[in-house]
Amino acid sequence: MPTVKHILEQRLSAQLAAVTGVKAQANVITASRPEFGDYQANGVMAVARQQKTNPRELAQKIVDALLADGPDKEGLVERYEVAGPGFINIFLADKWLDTRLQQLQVNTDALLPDTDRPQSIVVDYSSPNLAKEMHVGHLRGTIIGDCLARVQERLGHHVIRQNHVGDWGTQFGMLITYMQQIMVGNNSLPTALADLESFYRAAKEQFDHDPEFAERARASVVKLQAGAPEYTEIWRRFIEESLRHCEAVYERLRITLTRDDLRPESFYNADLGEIVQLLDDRELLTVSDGARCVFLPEFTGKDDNPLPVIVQKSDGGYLYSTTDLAAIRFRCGTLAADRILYVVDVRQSLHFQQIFAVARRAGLASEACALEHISYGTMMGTDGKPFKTRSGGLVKLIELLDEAERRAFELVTSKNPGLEESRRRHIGRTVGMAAVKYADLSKNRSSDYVFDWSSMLSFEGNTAPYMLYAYARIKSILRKQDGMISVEARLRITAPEERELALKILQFPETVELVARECYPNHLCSALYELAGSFMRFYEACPVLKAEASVRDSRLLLAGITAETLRLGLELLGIETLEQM
RNA sequence: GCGCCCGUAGCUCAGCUGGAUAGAGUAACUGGCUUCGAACCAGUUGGUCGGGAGUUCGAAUCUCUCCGGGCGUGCCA
Repeated sequence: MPTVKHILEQRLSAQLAAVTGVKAQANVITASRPEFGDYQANGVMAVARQQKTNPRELAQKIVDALLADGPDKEGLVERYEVAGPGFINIFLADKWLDTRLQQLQVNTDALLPDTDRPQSIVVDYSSPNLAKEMHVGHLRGTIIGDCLARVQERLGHHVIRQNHVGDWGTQFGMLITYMQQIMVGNNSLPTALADLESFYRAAKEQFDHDPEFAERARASVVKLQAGAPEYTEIWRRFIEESLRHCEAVYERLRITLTRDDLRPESFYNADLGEIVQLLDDRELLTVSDGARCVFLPEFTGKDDNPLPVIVQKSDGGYLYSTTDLAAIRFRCGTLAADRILYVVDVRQSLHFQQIFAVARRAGLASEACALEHISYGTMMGTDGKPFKTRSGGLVKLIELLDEAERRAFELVTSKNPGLEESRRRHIGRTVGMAAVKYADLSKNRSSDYVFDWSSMLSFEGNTAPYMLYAYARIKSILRKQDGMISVEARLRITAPEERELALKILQFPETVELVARECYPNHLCSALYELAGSFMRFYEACPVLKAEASVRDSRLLLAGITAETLRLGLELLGIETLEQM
């Protein structure tokens, strides 16, 4: 089903074109204030200026044309109003809202916008470095990427998740060498790796202070990359242990990544030489200071000097640019992607601009495949500076999750002491994870933000528990109504609070569409927050169970659809709902 | 040096392609639980949208400039 906005945009744009003779957007948006109706068209004024006519008169002509077109067969619009300098304010008919909601009752798929053509969409996200444990800085990419993957998937696209984990960098030589030492000492490997962070630190410590060790470490990298079995075997064990750390985090956060989605850097190892060769064949390669580079005229660095994409170092080693080019080829070719979303920190935007440009130039990515860097801002420490490994200020992700669960459990215990402990544990887990995820998703992804325990672990106001609470309240009502509702229950809006709520539900698909297109999950968060807020006001103002039978039935239906919308929206965010909390 | 991003209420942040009187949360204060769950609702206080100029019917949004901050900028990823 097309969204309300679509219908209106189409209808008004058509009349705008018919009246003025030019093709233009009516530019329909949700009304900025209630007195301006439900939607407003802003596009008339721009056209009027173009045509040097009076915008109000033009707006009136369009309204007249809309009305002259005969009665609104669908009964969607109650009335149009010309206002201000030339706005057209649109008031929807209550009856139409009634029937549309009634349809949603039987077909909740209409809560999602239509998808014209299903695409294959690759979503590259999370991609932690396996040498270290995940810290709070890894939260954003993982959560945002997972949300976007869920959204695209629910819209019917073929989503291919790619977890491009770092398992092939130079530091693995150091880690392998350190592991070999431990195993000679006959120490238990899993114990040593239980805390990856201190394992890494210990290895780094020795690397920095023991030249003989450092020498062996460097030799190990070469052996590993050459495929020496005794090195690849120990490397595999290390990777396996590290993955367990990641998976523990994924499971708790309900991240949908699985082993099948792993496409580590090492996966592309065998392709790297080929990529360089291919660039050479296309005459894109230049040797500069011994390194093999691609220079593109649109990228310049200091003093307007051309800026290279280095694909092979002077010592013969490959770089992440090379790997990324191999990955693009794989995704566009083998995976046949129509669209690739790279959910990666904003600091890599120049890197991706270059990689995308080289990939196009070299024919590794066809023009038909959209390449998008879905960048997100840096998470800062409380000092206002980006987290740095060596600053020591980072919090392990697992510690944040533990703390969130602990606080949520305490809260549910104080609010609802009668519940048995296993229930409270489950609620604590769900609420804790929901709060952490929502705190991140609700912010505009492109802005940097300061990591702060209290906002991350807040359970009041514009937080996930607010939505969960609204949902639980509805479920509580629905449990109590048991058997009251009649089979011929009809939905009918009377109170203003009902209307506001109904409209928010009907606008939900418009938001999902926006999120799928622009990849900003915070829009979904605010839509859900407004929806939950509308429900809370409805709840205060409109008694359900105590209302007269037909009103009660109508309100039960409305509450039920609200719950379905909340559940769907939270699911798209990757947040699990609770019947009780 | 050059490029990109940011500066909005005490604090944390929204503001989708330029739209009408810039919004939430939080903090502070006030009112509301014998009535469907008070993790809630209603209200008050709080703003030269960093400064200035320009574009136009209209600018937090676009352009220029200045101030302040962040990031990036050939062999790490």
